[in-house]
Amino acid sequence: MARTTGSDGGKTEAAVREAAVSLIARLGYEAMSMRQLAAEVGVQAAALYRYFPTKEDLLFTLMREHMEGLLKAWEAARPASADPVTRLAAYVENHIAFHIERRHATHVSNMELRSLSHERLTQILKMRTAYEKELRTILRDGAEAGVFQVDDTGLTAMALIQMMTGVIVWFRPGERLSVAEVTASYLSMTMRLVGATISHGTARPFGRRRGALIEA
Amino acid sequence: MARTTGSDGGKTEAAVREAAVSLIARLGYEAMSMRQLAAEVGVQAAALYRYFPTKEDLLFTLMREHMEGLLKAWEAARPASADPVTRLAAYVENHIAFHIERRHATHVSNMELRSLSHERLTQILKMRTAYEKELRTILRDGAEAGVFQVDDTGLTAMALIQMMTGVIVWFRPGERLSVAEVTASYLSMTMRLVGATISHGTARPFGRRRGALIEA
DNA sequence: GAATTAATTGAACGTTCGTTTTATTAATTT
DNA sequence: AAATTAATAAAACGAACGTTCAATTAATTC
Repeated sequence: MARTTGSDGGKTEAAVREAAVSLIARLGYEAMSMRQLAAEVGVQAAALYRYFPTKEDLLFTLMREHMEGLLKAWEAARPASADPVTRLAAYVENHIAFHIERRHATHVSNMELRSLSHERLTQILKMRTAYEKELRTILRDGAEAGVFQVDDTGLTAMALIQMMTGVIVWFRPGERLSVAEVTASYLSMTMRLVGATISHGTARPFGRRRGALIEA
Repeated sequence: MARTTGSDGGKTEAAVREAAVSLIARLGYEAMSMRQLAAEVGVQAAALYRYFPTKEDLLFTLMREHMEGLLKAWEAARPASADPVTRLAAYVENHIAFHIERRHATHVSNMELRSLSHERLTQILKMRTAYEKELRTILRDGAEAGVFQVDDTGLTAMALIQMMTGVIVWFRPGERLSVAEVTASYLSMTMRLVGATISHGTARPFGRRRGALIEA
């Protein structure tokens, strides 16, 4: 046989991407065979090579577009305000929302880096570093303004990002907690972690609304 | 050829374990071939099968012993005190120290779970859950005693563990920060995150020693 | 020192892998 | 309706995979 009735390159390519993200997230890149992927799409393995020249090209494309999406999402969500607390809140909310929405793709982008060539790895890491730098800048600005208490900006940024991204490991939509509840919890944990104070002069620390503590 | 002079089963098995942890951490379980592992040990691939009946048996052994080591380490480090702050501090310090010391093995145990059979996966997850439950208990006790401010015990435990374990991703011994500095930072971040107060009646929140804030 | 056990090699097995090539048919253009 | 282009199938390629087996030698036991 050959070309099938109703076949459409655009649709097939989209189906390949979708199936690949899901399969790689579940089995791992090395463990997923091109034949398995093709079967999931409903096509023969050879057909995949019309859209991606090699298996690694497929992986790289998925990762690059994921990272580009993350940077684009943050650009769109980044607030105009200069207030570090507002900016940090926006960063956390965007990060949680984006990663919950794209659990599988995040898994792929975080776990399969070692399957990329050196050059492509560098390219992905550059995007990741740019994204992390946004958080470091917020933390530094907040520390300099005195609204955050942070020992080490770089360390804190890494700790926060790993804490937030970790949500994809245990969170399943539709279970005990809603996305809004999870986001609210991570937001208040973040604010407490960085020792944030509400910046409108009330000097009230986050997450202590039910406590009654006086600083010595 | 056959048996080589000076060959010793005990030493070879230890060398296989060590090389396997390092290779799997670097390349991934699926990507590491038995021939590659054998070459690293300085032996032919067939020799590996004297010590581990299959590749998956090797992986499982490494993971099980890693998890057993983690549980043992915590049992040894667990303080007698009932004070939640003391217990949480001990948990954090033990977790950071253990994971920095065994970066490669942790990588393997966290990333290669999907290569285990269902039964063995369950076995590993059971150990992991037991370890995490220790943290949840500390958080719950602290929340009930009023020394921690925690929205959701389970969520907070997961967030903390992911934050702490994430240290292995970016931390390299001998670079900018010492192990002691990193541990101290994670400890203070943790205490702020859970809204801990020093438990000897001074009611002073952690990490705010330089601030001057009054709770409304 | 002979017999036994421990440790390893080298070769091979069948399977699966990513990928290429060629042929074939559907859809589109002329 | 003929010509061209797009999309696929079917078959095959060599290489690498995990694993097994028989042979061989070192170390140990008797």
